Amino acid sequence: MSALDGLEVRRTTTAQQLADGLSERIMAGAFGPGDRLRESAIAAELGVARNTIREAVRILELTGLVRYEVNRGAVVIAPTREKIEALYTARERLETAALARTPRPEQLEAITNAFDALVEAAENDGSQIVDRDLAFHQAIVALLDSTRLDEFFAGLTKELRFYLTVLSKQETPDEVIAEHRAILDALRLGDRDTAVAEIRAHVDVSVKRLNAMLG
Amino acid sequence: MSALDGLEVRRTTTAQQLADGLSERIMAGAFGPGDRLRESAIAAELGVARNTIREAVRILELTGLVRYEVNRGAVVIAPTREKIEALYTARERLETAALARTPRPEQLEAITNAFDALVEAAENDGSQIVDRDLAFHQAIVALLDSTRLDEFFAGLTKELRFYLTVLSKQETPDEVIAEHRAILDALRLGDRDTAVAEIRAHVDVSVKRLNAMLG
DNA sequence: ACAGTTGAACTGTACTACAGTTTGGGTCAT
DNA sequence: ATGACCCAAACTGTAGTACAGTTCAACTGT
Repeated sequence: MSALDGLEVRRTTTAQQLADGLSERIMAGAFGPGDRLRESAIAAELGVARNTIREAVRILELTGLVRYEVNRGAVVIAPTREKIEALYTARERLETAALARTPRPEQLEAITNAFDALVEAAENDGSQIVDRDLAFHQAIVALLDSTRLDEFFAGLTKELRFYLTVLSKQETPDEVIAEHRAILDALRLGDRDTAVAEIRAHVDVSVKRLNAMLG
Repeated sequence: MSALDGLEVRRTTTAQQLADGLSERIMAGAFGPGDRLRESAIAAELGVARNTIREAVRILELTGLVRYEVNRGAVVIAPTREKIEALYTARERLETAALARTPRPEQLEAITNAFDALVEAAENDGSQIVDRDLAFHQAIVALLDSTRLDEFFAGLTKELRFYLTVLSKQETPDEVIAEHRAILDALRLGDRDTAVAEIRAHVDVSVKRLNAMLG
């Protein structure tokens, strides 16, 4: 710990700040899926130039929350059955691969902590359940020891987090905890096959629940 | 097959075309790693406005070939030991996971075809070896049946392809073919453990070769 | 009901401008 | 020479204006 820890010059651009801010708003549901981000309106409201907004939105595109359509500008992504299934398939493959590995002690501890945090959220602050849930799975993927895959998974998570918000999916604490405990227990016992089976079941249930919400 | 298959209006923007063009040039080595993409120069040379170039470069950023540094603009990514190792680690995890699955007949055929194409390139057109090599591995990852992972892997491949270019790595046809044949044979025989071991060895050798080139 | 027309709103692109930052020399003292 | 310091040129980040082409929804006539 240096005496200068945390000291950092404000090295960021207006466009980057705008991108961050917009990302937050979109994640919070201020823009619904399929909504267009109208440049002039946003520029005027925030008191910046239109090209700056344009750049901010291009940065946003990096995170996958919006995509560009020619002559229509930036559009907030919308969940479809196919997209959600593709998302969960990727998750399932990664988590399955992760569980095939032998956890190091500190990794097992990280997963355990994530689980405890999830339980705590379920008991006290329901609004945090989804985030804790996703953090638990991120900890599982971390077993792969690959920063690139961690980042990729974080991207999937961000997208999924958004879908869950706009579909206003409410998780029922008891079920969620039971499912995750099963995974953790199997992992602790070194029972890979069971852990993998539990993940598969977990993903399967999730995607079915979401599909049902899409009508 | 509809009667209108392949018919598509030319729906693209100037910025997108510029991004594609720049990507090509960078991949071809016109800009070396660490080089800055100077906006005014490019804009003047191509006869477009600077903000259009800026947008093109932001699009380029999506593919990971360049990254932005504040007040320095877009910089072509440079290979480092850490980056290359992270890249290969991700590859190894994905391909290992893929080989753990049972290939469907058409998947096995696709992999076989990719291998044949690689052999053909090794015998006739050496310049295509790297591309065919990477295509072979892409076919393996396709075993995972996940479009999202396919796309992610394609991104890794693009990045790696660039590193190989700038490091002007030349592959020795015989070794390359032998290594890949070992993987394919194991896969055909349904011998997963051997296939996985071969992939690991293959990746290990590759990353060591590259590390050596980085000094 | 429906095809066609029209106009407002918006995107894609160009051009200009300027403050702040980086950079590659020079200069100067050591 | 070496290093500290300074300066001007080059460049980025951002603002602002302009306009052609596209989209979209409302209006019109049939």
